[in-house]
Amino acid sequence: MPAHEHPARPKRRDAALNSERLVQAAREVFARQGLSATLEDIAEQAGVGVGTVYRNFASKREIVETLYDEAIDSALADVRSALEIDDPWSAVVTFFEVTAASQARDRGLSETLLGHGGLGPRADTAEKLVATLTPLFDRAVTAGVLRAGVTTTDVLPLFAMLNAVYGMSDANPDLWRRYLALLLDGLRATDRPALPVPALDLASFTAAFSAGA
Amino acid sequence: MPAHEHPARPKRRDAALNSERLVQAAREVFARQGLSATLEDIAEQAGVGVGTVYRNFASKREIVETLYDEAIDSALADVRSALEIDDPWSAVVTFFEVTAASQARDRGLSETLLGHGGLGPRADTAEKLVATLTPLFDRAVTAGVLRAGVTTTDVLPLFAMLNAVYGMSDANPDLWRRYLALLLDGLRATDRPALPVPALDLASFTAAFSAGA
DNA sequence: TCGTAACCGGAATATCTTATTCCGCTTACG
DNA sequence: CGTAAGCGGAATAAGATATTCCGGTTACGA
Repeated sequence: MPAHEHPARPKRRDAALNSERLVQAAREVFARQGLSATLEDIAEQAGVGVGTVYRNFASKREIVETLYDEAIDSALADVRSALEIDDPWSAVVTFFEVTAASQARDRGLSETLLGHGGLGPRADTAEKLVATLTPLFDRAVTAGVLRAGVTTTDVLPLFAMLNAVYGMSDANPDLWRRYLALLLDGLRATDRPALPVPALDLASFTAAFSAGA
Repeated sequence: MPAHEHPARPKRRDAALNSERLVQAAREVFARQGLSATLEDIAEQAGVGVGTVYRNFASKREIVETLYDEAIDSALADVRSALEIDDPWSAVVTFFEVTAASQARDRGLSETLLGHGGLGPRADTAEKLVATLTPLFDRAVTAGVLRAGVTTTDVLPLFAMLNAVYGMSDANPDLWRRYLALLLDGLRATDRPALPVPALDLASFTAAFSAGA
C-alpha cells in the first residue's frame, strides 16, 4: 500500500475481520478445489455473503493474482535453496520433492504454475525458470549423476505428469510420491540406453509453458 | 439395426452421405479436441449444419457413446494381444506403448478411459481391467523383470500421467514416448530400494477410476 | 420435366453457470 | 442514539453450448 496513505479512519473492526477471513478462505478453497472454485464457495467458507467479497477485491482475477502473485518467485526460491544442498543428486531430488509437495498441497498453485487457470504465467517466466534451473542440472551432469540427455526443459512435462496424480485418491494423499520416485529413478544416470525422443527445445518449452490447458 | 427392419425406401443418397461424413467428422474432431468439442465444430468439420447432426443422433451423448462404446473393450484387447508376446518384459512394454499411442492419437479416447468426459467408465469396468491386466503383470513378476511392489493398479496413475503430456507440444507429438521410457525404466526390476508409498488398493483404484475429473 | 416428401442450414431458443451489481437492512462506534 | 460503514444475498449480466424449429432446397420416382 502507498506510503502516503491517509491514515484516515480505520476500517470498522468487523470489516477488518471479514477481510482477513476472506483471504484465508480463498487460500483454503483454491488450494482444495483449484482456481475454478466459485466466489460463492469462498464467501461461504469465509462465512460472509458474496457482496463482501467484492468489497475486498475488485474481481475474481484480482483474488487469484493476490494469492498467487509470488507463486512463481517462491518456486524459483525452492530451486535456489535446493542448490545449497551439497550432494548434486540430493539437490535434484529435494527440488522435485519440495516443489511437488507444495503443488500437491495447493491445487490453485499447481494450476497457476501450469497455466491451467485463466492467467498463464507471464511470458518471460519460462526463460527465468530455465535460467534458474540450469545450475542445478549442470552440477548434476558434471557429477555424472543425471541421466544423459535430461535437461531443464524436462521439468514442465514432469510436473504436469505429477499434477495428474495429486488428487487422484483421497485415501492416499501421498500417492504422488510413489510416481515421483519412479520418475527420479528414470532420471538418474544409468547404463541404459538413452531416452528416445529429445526433450523440448527452448522455443517449444516456452510455447508449452505459456499455453496451459 | 434390427433384422425385421422395413427395407422401406432407402435414405436419400445425400442424406446417407452426410451420415457417413458426420461419423467421420465426429471421430476427427473428438480425437483432436477431446469430448468438450462443440456440436458445431463437428457439423462444420462435416460440412453440414447442426440441424443435420440432430437428424442422425439424438444428442451429443449418443454420439460419444456410439464412437467410444467399444473403447474399453478395445483397450482390453490390447492387453490380451500383448500377452501373446513371449518375452514377459517386452509384453509389458508393448502394452504400454500400444495403449498410450492410441490415446495420444485420440484425445476423446483418453478422456473416455480416464473418465474426464461426462460419462465415466461403467462401474464394473475397473474390476474387469484389473482382471485382464493380472496375467500380464503376474508373468512379469514371476520372470523377475518387474520391480517389486508394482501392481495392476499402477496403470491408472501411469496413464493419467502420460495423458498430461500428449498434447503438450505441437512441435513434438511424440514427446510422450520420452516420458513413457522414463517410467518404464522405473518399472523395471532393479536393485534399488522399493518404491515409497504403496500402490492403490483395489477399492481406491475403483474409486479413482470411476471418479474422473 | 414435375411434384413432393425428405432433407437442409443455421438462426432462434432453452439452459446452465458463474461473475458482478444493487439495495434495503444491520451494526459498530463516536 | 444517529448514522455512515458494512452486510447478505437476490437480481442481473454474460457467455457457452446443447437442442429445436421452420422456411427454403433437392433428390428422385412417375
